[in-house]
Amino acid sequence: MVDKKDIVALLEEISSLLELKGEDKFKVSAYNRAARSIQQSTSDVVGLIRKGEAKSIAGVGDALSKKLSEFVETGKLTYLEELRKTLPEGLPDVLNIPGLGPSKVRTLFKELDIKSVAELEYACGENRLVSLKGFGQKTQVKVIEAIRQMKLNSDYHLIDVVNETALEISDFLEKISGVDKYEFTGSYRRRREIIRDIDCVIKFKSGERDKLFLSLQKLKSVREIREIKDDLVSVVWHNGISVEFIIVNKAEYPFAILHSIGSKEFFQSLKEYASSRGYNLAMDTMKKGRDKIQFESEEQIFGEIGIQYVPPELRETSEGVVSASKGEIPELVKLEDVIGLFHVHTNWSDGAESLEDMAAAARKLGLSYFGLTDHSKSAFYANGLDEKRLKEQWAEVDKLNSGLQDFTIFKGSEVDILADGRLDFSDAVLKRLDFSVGSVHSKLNMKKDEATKRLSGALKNQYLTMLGHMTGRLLLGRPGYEVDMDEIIRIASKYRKTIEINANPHRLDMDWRYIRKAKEAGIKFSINPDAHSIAGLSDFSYGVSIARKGWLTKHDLLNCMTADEVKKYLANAKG
DNA sequence: GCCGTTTTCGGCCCGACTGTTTTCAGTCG
Repeated sequence: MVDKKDIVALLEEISSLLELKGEDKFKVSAYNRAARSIQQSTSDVVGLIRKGEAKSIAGVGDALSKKLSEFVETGKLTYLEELRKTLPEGLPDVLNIPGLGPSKVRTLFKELDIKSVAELEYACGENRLVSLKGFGQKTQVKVIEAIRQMKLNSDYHLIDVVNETALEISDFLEKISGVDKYEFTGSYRRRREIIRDIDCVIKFKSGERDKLFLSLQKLKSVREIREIKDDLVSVVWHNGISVEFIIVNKAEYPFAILHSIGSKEFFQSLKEYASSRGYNLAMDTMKKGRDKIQFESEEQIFGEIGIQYVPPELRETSEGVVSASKGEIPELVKLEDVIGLFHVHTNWSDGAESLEDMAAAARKLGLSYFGLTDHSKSAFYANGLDEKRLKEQWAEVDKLNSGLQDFTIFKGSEVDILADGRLDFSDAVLKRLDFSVGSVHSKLNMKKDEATKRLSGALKNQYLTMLGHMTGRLLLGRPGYEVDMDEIIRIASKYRKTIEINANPHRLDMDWRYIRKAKEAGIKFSINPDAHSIAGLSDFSYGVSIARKGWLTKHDLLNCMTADEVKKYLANAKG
């Protein structure tokens, strides 16, 4: 049975194959556009295709409509199968290497007969790339490094993919016999952004241990069984993610969870603390003197040794133990504390849905308000709003707000921070907005002090509310994106600015050290999924994880204020 | 291959950057 994801993958594959063949680039992007449009669509795409109404989907015309209906009916597409035959199987993978686009990959294939990443690596080893026209020493070095990185990361998965897999695993565990209780642990439980494998501790039903082992090995979604030991079934899930089931009895259960949630460093540190209080903590038991102590839950273990409970997100290092021993861990923000968002795009700029639909969807999610932040005019590629359209949008906001009983839309803008630190809208316009999120869209590819000047310039504008996109890109200090975060935090604090934590699961390399620094400087935050579609709205859960890692409480977040409190806060921030 | 208040053909985002060249092609966002 074909689903939406299969359709998106199908279109993406066709697009990259056509690109490799050197087809018309507009044809290539037509496939890509259709893929994006289907991915973002909230309607029943498969149903529409079945009913012959595929053309109602933006970006789908006569040709694609026919192809999609063949795919949905038969599960395959002759056109794609023919297309695949015209190119070597491994060639599209080569396209994933940064710096190698369709043209270079074609040259590699034609001149050096390179048909896969492995062959490319071999050719680099023989120094053969440098002789090609358009290639040189630097290109070859970059390719070698990219392949090295690729190999390194191939075992890691983004948290949103892992989330889906964990849901699938839960489905199975609910059904198979022998499972009494289970919990996910490891880096997934700690909410890391990238995860190597999923750990799951299962407590077996008394007398059904062997049955459980057998059931786990027979799961349909298991691609490969890696290892079976006394207390472990290690498998590879159908999508390539490694899953370790740790199988324990009632007495071991709380210890197995405690042991496998935290990093090694964390557990070691906790063990030492327990020892200082006269306990001997091991991975499956705890003793005081000669007596084993029994627990129902891992929380009770923290209680017994007299230390504050450490939330999983803070179990990366020994710091969690040090702070807990002093009782210094605050009540971290929870998902249900978030009642509003401040970064929402609609089809006024580059979002997929109308303002009305986004508001309705947010309301359905239980939110009380959101801040509307379509792009400003400089973001021409994203259909950014100029002053005239912005004012037209306000009329729509006013109309919707007066019709909505329990939901508020705040007028805002994702306003571009220009190269010299000025903002894309004049003060007179910004003043009339409820709030604004300042963002850098062109590459921040300037010297560190220039980039810092650019951002701090924007922060000094009294009508700017929030510094946007402050994870993944700017907090990171990646080459080309370096800023002096200490200086930014100083200025932001002085001018009472809010910092946005951009909560998209595909934005990697979040750095929560600076979040803590900024918190200590008294800065308020907002966690926002930068939603361009209804589906994107619910991604704020990732922001909650990052906020928790940064030790934020609901008092640090604008998103936890009521709409009335937000109104007051924003009015004050401007003055 | 899609699309249309520039409408059935001729556009479709384009500027910055990089590494290669020796004035520019290819890639990226």
